[in-house]
Amino acid sequence: MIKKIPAVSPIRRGAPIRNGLLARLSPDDRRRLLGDDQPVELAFGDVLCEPGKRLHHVYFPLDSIISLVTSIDGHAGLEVGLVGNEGMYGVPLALGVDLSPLKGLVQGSGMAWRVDAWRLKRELHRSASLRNILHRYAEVLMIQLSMEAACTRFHVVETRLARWLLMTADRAHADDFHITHEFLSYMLGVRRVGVTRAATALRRRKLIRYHRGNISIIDRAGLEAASCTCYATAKQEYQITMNGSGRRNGAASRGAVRAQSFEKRAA
Amino acid sequence: MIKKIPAVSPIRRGAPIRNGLLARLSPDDRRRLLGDDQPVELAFGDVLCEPGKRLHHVYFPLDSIISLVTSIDGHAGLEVGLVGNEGMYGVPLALGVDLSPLKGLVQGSGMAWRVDAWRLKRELHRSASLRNILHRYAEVLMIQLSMEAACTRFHVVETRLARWLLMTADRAHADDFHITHEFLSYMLGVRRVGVTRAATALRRRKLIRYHRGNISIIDRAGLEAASCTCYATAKQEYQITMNGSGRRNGAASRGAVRAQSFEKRAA
DNA sequence: GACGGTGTGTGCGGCAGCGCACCGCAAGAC
DNA sequence: GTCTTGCGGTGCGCTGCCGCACACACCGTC
Repeated sequence: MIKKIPAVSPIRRGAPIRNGLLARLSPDDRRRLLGDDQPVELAFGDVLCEPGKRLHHVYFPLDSIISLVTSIDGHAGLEVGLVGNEGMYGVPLALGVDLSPLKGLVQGSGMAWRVDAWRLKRELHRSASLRNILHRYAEVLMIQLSMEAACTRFHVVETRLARWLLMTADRAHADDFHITHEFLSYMLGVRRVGVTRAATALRRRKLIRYHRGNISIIDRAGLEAASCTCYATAKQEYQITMNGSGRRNGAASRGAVRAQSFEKRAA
Repeated sequence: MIKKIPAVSPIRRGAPIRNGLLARLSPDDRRRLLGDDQPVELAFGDVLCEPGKRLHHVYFPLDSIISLVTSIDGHAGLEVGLVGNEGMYGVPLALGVDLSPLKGLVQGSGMAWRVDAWRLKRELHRSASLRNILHRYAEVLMIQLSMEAACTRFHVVETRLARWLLMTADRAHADDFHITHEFLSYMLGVRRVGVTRAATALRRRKLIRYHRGNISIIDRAGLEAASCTCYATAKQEYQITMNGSGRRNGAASRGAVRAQSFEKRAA
């Protein structure tokens, strides 16, 4: 039903991994935005920004993964967004706000392009097409947040876990990665035991395998069937929102063309 | 601990109700955006946009209230955002996307300024200060969405109901309004019986009174104490985000000054 | 090759919310 | 007045997750 998005499909070794937003920019915009910088390395557990603190950079992941985590009262956290090479971290800066309401937690080590806040600001002011791309992504993130609220409310842990694994595999560009039940419980906002229960069920159904933090997806199609519809919905909404409705808006159509060529290159 | 925000405080009869975003605009921006239009009337139950459909207008409520509702699978809906005269409906258009992922449901009858999509687009392109205001509000909404996700996950119905009543009273500019348990259950994403239980508890604590859909807040301070911290947090985040950090950004500081004068006028 | 830390599995009582069902009462329609 | 419809209140058994506690298995280290 939902078309695969090559850009975020698993295991494409050998292919250069590109960032979906940067790839949509014009060469000129991209050059001005990135300058002479090189991608930086992000390590698991790094905190890019604490909630309420000032954002000094935005990040465009390549093979790294960044979780957006909200915290509340004394409760443990809850992941409300996941950013890989399809997006960016630091959306508030793209909206002219330099404080981050969410914790930015590196959940998968890897590389990312990093851009200074002042340079982003300068380029946003200069380029309407840059604004168009980044603001569309802000909308994608809003969709993700509202979906997350409903999913967290209505769906049981097992289906949410399945979705989380799929989303992470997509962004890690691999079907196996390292993550403990403990950490997962933090992301899903449940007890560690709850994760163990759900993971055991998925393992018994021969959809995944794991051993002391090393998780492998062994039946991707089965896992997709076991996950909630939110997985497919999120992918679809990304496509629709980033590519535009295709009518009435020349810039959006051009964006779509660029996006297709990016996805083809990545595949 | 949290300063009161006069603009959204209850019952200010006789004072002209203004929209917080429009009030922050320069007179020139405001004139160009609104043209010669007059506010339109929104009636309870009106659907401004179905999810996935095209947005043709944005709305700046005066005394009307608009709920942002997400739906998922076969489940009933879940309110993920609430818009009164502090904000606007149609944020996607301000981000260059003309499809709405959420249902816009009029939850409180009243007036609102309405602006055509094309006119908004034209003015956004022209005015950086207009962009600044609307994009800051987009960030406010993102904060609200992520908070909503965590609140829905961790807080019990009774405290969520208390928060909902307070937020609605603020936006209705009155301490009593009409809303049935049935409708509330739809907003909170629980059974109607769950609302009845919670409402009964609040009534027994002498915080509210109700009768066949007419709800009155009779002990506002008590209700605030009974609500989750999300109520205070949401107010605070609005202030911080709309007024800017106050440093490093001239436009934001000017915004803050305008905002104060708006709040004083409204009070 | 004993040890300690980390990651995983299980058991138990408790509770919030669910689905279902039924009842009573108020307000408006005729 | 009678009838219908809408709104609110209660009961019951069930489930998914909670907090707490304990057991075990693997792995690197000394």
